[in-house]
Amino acid sequence: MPRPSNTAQRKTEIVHGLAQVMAERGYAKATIKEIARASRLTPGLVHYHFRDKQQILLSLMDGLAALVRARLDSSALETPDLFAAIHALLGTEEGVETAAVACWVVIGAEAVRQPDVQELYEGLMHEAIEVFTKRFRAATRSAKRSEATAETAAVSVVAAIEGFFRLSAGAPSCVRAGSAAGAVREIAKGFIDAAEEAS
Amino acid sequence: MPRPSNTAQRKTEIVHGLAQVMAERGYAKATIKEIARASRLTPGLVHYHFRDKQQILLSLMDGLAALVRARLDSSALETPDLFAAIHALLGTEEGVETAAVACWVVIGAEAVRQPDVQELYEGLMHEAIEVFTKRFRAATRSAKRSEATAETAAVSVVAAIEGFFRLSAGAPSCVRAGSAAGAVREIAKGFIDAAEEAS
Amino acid sequence: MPRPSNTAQRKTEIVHGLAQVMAERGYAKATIKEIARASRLTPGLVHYHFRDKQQILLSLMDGLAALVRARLDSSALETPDLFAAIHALLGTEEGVETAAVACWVVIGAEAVRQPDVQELYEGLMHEAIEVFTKRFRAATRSAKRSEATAETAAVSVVAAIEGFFRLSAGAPSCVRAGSAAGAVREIAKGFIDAAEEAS
Amino acid sequence: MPRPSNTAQRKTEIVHGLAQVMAERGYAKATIKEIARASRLTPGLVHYHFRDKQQILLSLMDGLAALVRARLDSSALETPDLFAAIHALLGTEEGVETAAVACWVVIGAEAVRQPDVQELYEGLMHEAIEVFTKRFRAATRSAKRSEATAETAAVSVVAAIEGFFRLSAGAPSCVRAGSAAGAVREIAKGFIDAAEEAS
DNA sequence: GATGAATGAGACTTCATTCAT
DNA sequence: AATGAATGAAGTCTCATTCAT
Repeated sequence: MPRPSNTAQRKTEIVHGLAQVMAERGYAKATIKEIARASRLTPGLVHYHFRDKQQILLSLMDGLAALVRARLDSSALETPDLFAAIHALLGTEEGVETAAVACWVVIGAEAVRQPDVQELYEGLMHEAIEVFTKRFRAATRSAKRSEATAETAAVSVVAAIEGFFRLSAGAPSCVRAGSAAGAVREIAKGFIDAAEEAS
Repeated sequence: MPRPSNTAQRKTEIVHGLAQVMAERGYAKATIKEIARASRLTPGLVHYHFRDKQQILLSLMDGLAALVRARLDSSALETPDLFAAIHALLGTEEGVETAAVACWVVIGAEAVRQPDVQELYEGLMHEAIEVFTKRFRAATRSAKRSEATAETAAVSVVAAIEGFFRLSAGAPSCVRAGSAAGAVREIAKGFIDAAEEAS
Repeated sequence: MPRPSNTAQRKTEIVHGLAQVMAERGYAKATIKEIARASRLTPGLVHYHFRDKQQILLSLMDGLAALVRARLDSSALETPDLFAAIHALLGTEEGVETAAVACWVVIGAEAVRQPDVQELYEGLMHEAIEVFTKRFRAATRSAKRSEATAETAAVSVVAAIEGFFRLSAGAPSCVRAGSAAGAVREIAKGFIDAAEEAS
Repeated sequence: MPRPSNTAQRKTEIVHGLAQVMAERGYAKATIKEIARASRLTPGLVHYHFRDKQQILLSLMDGLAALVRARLDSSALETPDLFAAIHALLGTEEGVETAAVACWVVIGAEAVRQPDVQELYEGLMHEAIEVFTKRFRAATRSAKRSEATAETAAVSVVAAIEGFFRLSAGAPSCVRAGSAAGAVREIAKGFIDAAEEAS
């Protein structure tokens, strides 16, 4: 009688471990040994469950994407939810937000050089832009104003969110805690108001 | 009679080489050998001029900071200049913008884990925010409107710029070439208009 | 009431699996996992039936030796039967000959470094030589010619057969398909004719 | 002033080291560490001079091929020279022949699974066959006999040589030292005599 | 008998850094 | 200043073997 498979559980633990380590050391320095330590497993087991290191990263991105999608689906223009989605990754202990954001920033840099990562990153950004575009369209349409700038507005909002992630992770003293959500909302409002005038 | 020192020239070449390689391989994969090849020098010479690899990165950031500062000083609210500053680094060949932006995105990820890099990154962001804050103050004051949101606006604009860099580098298909500058300007306008109403 | 043991069957399957994998990957790269996959079993079960990997190889050689012996016993000077014996191992599908020969060539290389393998290899070669020596003796004696060169002839024939295996596996374009048997027969004839003159 | 390059020397040493180790452990067990020890270098240096382990093997084969070619060029039908060529690899100490032959047998097994190795192996065999074919043609023509079987004879001789290598390495007790050359010569003679009758 | 997760040793390879020249 | 060989630590990955179920 075989032992019941715990592969799914193990994979989750490993992915979780990568996220943790990557947040403070970057991808290159997130060694298999460290990932194993963080997930309380052995290096050999990490490779038993994942062909190579990149597969762990891609799996991590899959998980993040799923979370983000879930948030985007249920949210309206409430942009902070996008933050929340990313933040939700590693649980709810203290300091988790910081870690998740750092992790995401590192992923963004990996997208620059790993085609597979770029593909996932790009896909997720497209989804986000699409959702926001619809929101902007709805908002302006219901006010009988031009929908022409909806996509620009959406891209801008997504860019601003990404930018706040970067600042939070790399220049934390530049962003007062909790101020980012409000700022992004201001930006969104600005686009709607501008459309109003353009009608 | 000793030959005239060419240290300054060599350092520039090496820094340039790092930027080039880093743009397509990331920092960890930018090996000394590759940097040497890119700068048409030899590995030994790289370490003759720089104690270690991190010093090259810090030197690169110094150079970038100087360029950005020069642009910020001479620019008004014309946000695209910030782009230009970054882009100016590696020369003027075709495709340089892409490389410079990728390089900067990678640096942002290094800031997450290298305190020295973070310090420089943070300092530069602070400077940028300060300059933009002054611009916003001037703009709203001259229109006799509230200056209260100037800093939020400045941070938001900087975040948006950083975000567009990220998207350009990691999800290029999300940003139409040349559209970022206009979008950031829209955001800036939105903040000024909002302040107007708040006066 | 215990289920009937299927150990013998399983062992055969595993040995068969090793032969298959070894033919295309060599012994070192024939991992337990691959052997298990090839024999449609699981890695754990492989070690249940065999103490370690080498035991599978030795078992494979035992099987080959038995087959070769069977052929040698029933054959006269018809040298191609030696081929047939080796080839018979893995069944009769298309391409099997190639696989069996490759497998045998790989075993020959293992004999270089594994004393146990060498012992079996050597024993089998001795048997073959002995059989051929008897055949040569019989052939020359019945023609009232010198039997002095019988052993040299036997060794030569065995060497030629082994050599054709090597060429078939490592330089297939050097040997027209099916031509080896005839060539070896020529060699055998040559020795008998030479003995004739020496009588 | 750079130190004078000793790359060629080092490469030779490393190749030599591989041959030595491979002769007694096989290719898979010829670890970089062992190769380094055998060539009195460090593992790092081995990879400084060769991209990977396979390159060392290919380089070894190049060297062997060159030696074999040199012998073939200067030899007539005197087949023992082919032996000599292979044997010449590692110098002239006691026991060298055994090592060189073992090394060659191992290479033959690698040819089964490494396409690059197979290509070189096959090429060398073709060359040898071609040379022997010419020799057989010359021998039969000068005796006004049929040249029709020249290629078959050549392939047979090459196969026999390869086979004797295999036996020497894997079943040494089957071949009296020094007897192989004479046996191969007998085989060659047999083909010439057979051609005679066929004229 | 059977499963497949788990381990740990060890392989190949990379690379910053040093150093003789 | 300059070269490129050399080192050694460290990283990724493989795999025979063990073991709980």
